[in-house]
Amino acid sequence: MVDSIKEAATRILKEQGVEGFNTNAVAEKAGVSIGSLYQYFGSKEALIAQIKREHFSQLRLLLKQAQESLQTDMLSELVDAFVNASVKGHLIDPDLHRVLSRDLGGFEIKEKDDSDDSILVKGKQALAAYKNQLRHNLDIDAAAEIVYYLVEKTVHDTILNQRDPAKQNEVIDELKILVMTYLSADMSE
Amino acid sequence: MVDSIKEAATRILKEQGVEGFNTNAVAEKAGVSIGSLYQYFGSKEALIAQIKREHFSQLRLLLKQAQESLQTDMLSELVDAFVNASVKGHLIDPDLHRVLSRDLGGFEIKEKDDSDDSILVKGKQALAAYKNQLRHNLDIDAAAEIVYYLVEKTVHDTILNQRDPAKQNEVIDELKILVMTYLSADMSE
Amino acid sequence: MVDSIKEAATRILKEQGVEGFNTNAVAEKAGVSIGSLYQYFGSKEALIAQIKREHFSQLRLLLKQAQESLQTDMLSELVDAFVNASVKGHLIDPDLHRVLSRDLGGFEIKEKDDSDDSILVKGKQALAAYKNQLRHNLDIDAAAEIVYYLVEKTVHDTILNQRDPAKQNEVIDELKILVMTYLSADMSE
Amino acid sequence: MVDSIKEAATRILKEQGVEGFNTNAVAEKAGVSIGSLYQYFGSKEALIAQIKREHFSQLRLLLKQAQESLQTDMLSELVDAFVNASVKGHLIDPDLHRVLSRDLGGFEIKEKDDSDDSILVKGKQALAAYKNQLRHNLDIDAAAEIVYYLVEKTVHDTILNQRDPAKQNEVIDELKILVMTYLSADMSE
DNA sequence: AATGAATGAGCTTTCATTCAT
DNA sequence: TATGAATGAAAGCTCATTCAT
Repeated sequence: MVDSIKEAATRILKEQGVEGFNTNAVAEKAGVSIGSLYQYFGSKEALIAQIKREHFSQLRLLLKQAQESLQTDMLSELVDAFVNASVKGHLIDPDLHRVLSRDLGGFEIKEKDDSDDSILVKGKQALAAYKNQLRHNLDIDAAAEIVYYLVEKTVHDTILNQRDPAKQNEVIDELKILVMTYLSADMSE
Repeated sequence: MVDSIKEAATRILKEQGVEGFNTNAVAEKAGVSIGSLYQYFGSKEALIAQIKREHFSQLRLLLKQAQESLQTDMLSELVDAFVNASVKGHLIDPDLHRVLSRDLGGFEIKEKDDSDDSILVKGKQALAAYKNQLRHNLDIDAAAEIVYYLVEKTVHDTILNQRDPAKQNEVIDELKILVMTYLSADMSE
Repeated sequence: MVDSIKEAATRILKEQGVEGFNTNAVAEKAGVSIGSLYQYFGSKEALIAQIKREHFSQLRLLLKQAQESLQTDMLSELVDAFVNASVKGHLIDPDLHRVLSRDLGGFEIKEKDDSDDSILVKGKQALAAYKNQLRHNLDIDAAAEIVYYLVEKTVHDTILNQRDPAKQNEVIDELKILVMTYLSADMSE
Repeated sequence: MVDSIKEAATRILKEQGVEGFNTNAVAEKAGVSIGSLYQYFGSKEALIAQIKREHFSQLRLLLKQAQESLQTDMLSELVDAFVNASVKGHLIDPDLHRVLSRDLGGFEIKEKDDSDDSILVKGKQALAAYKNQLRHNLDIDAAAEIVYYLVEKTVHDTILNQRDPAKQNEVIDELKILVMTYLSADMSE
């Protein structure tokens, strides 16, 4: 029952956006009474927040796995793995991702930041391990941060707005180059 | 009258977000009857779209002016001018910008893409003019595109979410380096 | 329109009590849209409070008029006038009075107390004017207060619960005697 | 089980009033399933009525006991005992009493009147036994009735609304005098 | 007997939009 | 043109009650 509600809610979210999302419609589509919906999700907001939470959990899990499973001493492979994981994450459910990222000022979930942070912390550690391949005057913490958001934003835009898969790959490849260039190029020479 | 409506709508949008935005409130704040509002703006959506259109027009104008007024043959100055123009654009009205960028799935405006494109086209031309300073294996069109979104996203996030001005400048400076590195560094060596 | 809403609300209140009272029913009975009801009365509570306020205003007006129009130096006539005014007040609309007095813990109206007080203050002054006919050891302020509530409660119960008019008059007459006895009898002898 | 339901219902009634009273909350607070609640109490109304019935039973029991245990030929002691019993009754559970007396138009209990009557009948008999101490022109039946309601209302108001115990006693004492004056004073002289 | 998940009628309130003046 | 009273669809949520287990 909880699952059928979340499924229906997800579909409506994808098809109608937050504007078209209402608890009565969700209950009906789930074949469940409105009362049951409120038994499991205390409010409309709670339902959306739950879906958002779970979606972003999956996304973060991919990033974490990519970092953890990496056995290499090549910086370029770290960058590759990270970008690929981000792409994979945005392909889980692009339509849902679009809605959840776009319209939801009011449905913030607290855990997100924490997990973002934990991802970032691990990212900084990972990056530090490749210190000798990094541009020597690079501020590793700042760089990790800027790369994190840069990859997220670019992948997001590309996957969600660029329909042509060939062009998608092109941008993704260019993005990897950009990140590598930024991290490793030595501008002091 | 049209102006007072737009002014009131803008203020409510900034203060209450789209959730708190309703035509009756706008009309009242504008000191205008609700009937008159509907005489000039056929629907709630039309009113928001108009405000969105005008705001982004200003932003694009700044980018265009930056490009046109530039009299230099240094790539770094082009990058500087472009990033600075973007920052300036996000500072026109950050609160409004936040709302207009975030919550408005339902209020898409068609012209935006066109104008984005025209900016992009001009950007590609501008970039091409500095060909000799660019990385020789650079795909200029793809690069222009990636830089355009990269700058937009990074500036957006920094201006709207980073309250500390010192940190803002830091990120903006790092961004310029990143872009320059990407466009000009020669990785073949 | 405001009047038709109040009228419908009053009828429903009398016929169904607060339990059966709902804004949709009121709007329908008034032949008015639910939106209009909320234009004039910000909430269900506000509507009930307004009806309560007006009803008790009438009641208090009767008491005030009885006091003011009295031209006599007989204590018994003061008592008579006061009790009669209270009876008259409870006969304005007994069914409405029953509902408004009974179920409305949540719909308190602030003015009521003030006016109750002003009635009491005038009552104390009025009583003081008959000092020579009062029991000499009587605490006039306390007596006014106790008589005020005593009359109110007894009249209330009698008018609302005693269907037989003959018995009603009997109790009312007995009440006047009781009050007179209390105010004037000299127990020191 | 029945007891734990009634206990929980009583607490909720006192703490939240009838507005906050709902069967699900009662069942949960009682640590009992909602189904069981409906096994023992056919409806929400039945549950409240039962609580009301039992509370007023206790109150009436006190009055009855006061009458029955009285061994005196002094009218003033009868009055004393009756008023004291009423006060005691209102002190059983003032908060519950307030709610049960105030908001419950829809939850009338038929037995109440009967028992009220039986109290009244006994009261009239008791009063008749003191005939020689009563005002000679007193209509005993009417007097018993008026005194019964008068005491009930005054005690009720005093106990529930007057927080200052000293003032409470003052009013209670004044009430006894009032009743005695009314019953015994001879106005024909 | 006891459970409690499930139901759904029903209630309050909002707000985009219309239209007679 | 301008007004704003009036509309009513639509949405969020509650809670008394049922019934399969």
